[in-house]
Amino acid sequence: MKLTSKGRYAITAMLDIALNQSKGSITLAMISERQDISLSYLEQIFAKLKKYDLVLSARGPGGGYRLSRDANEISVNQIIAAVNEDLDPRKCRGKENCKGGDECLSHELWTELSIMIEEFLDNVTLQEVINKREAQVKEVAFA
Amino acid sequence: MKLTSKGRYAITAMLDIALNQSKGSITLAMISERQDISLSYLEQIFAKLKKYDLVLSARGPGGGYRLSRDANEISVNQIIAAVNEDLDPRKCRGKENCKGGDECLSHELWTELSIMIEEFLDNVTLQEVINKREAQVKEVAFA
DNA sequence: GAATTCTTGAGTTATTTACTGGGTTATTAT
DNA sequence: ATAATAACCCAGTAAATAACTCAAGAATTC
Repeated sequence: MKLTSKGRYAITAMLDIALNQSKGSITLAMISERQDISLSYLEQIFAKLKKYDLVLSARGPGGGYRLSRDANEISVNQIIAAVNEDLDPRKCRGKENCKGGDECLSHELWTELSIMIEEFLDNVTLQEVINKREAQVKEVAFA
Repeated sequence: MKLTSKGRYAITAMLDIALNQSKGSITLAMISERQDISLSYLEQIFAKLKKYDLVLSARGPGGGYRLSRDANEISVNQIIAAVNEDLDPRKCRGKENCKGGDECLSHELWTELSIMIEEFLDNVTLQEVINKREAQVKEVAFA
């Protein structure tokens, strides 16, 4: 489990599409300008998002990206997992001091925590993030 | 919100202390050996953990570190916040394209998600991580 | 066939991570 | 006192990664 600004960019970009795709396909150029993320970096990120079937792409004029499914069917964890994609789960990567005994215990515990976080983020969809914010805006409006 | 291997090291080290402090103070040398983290890096990390009152220290022979309070009073989020400590919450850092309109919306949404994650991690204590793993071991034993 | 847009990949820079090694100060035990 | 232990401190550096740049190509639309 890892959460860096790369993941933040990916989620921000996906939220941007979710909010704007009623107008049609969203180009990376649009996202780049709206979210102030370099176009080439977005290209790298979207290569992975596509690989993991989180977005659909169309080339040419009128083309761009769309969410592959509804915003409440895409979890935050899926996005993070896609852009990280480093298959680091070498829990105890053969270090000599990691022979399954007490020394290894905290490694296991980290894995435990990592799973807890992933489970949590698996249950947070793009739509929920959007809804939560709308709810707050209403609260303020009626306060 | 950020979650990198630095935070993982910090949490692993804190879990190591939680599991072993019944035997007395834990030296960084012990943690370094058990968890395979360089001593000097641990020093940097523990300087911050101490600054945020998550650990107590004692010098000299028999000295070392202890948790400043019970393991169920220390949340994972507190540890991560301590070692990151970069006060990055400049939500919309004066970029010209971020003037509170639609362009800024996804930034706000990211902040929303960030808060959700932090709330979650604030409710996960070291003790809970330890307990969860013990519960699993029992499950396997009785299966 | 010209413009648009994704796609691909190699290469560069900046930042952060993680470590190394030098020391000092406080504490304990002999 | 002296020596050993361990936290503390700090400057530097190597390695990794993040973030970006540049450049060319391939699919699509008009």
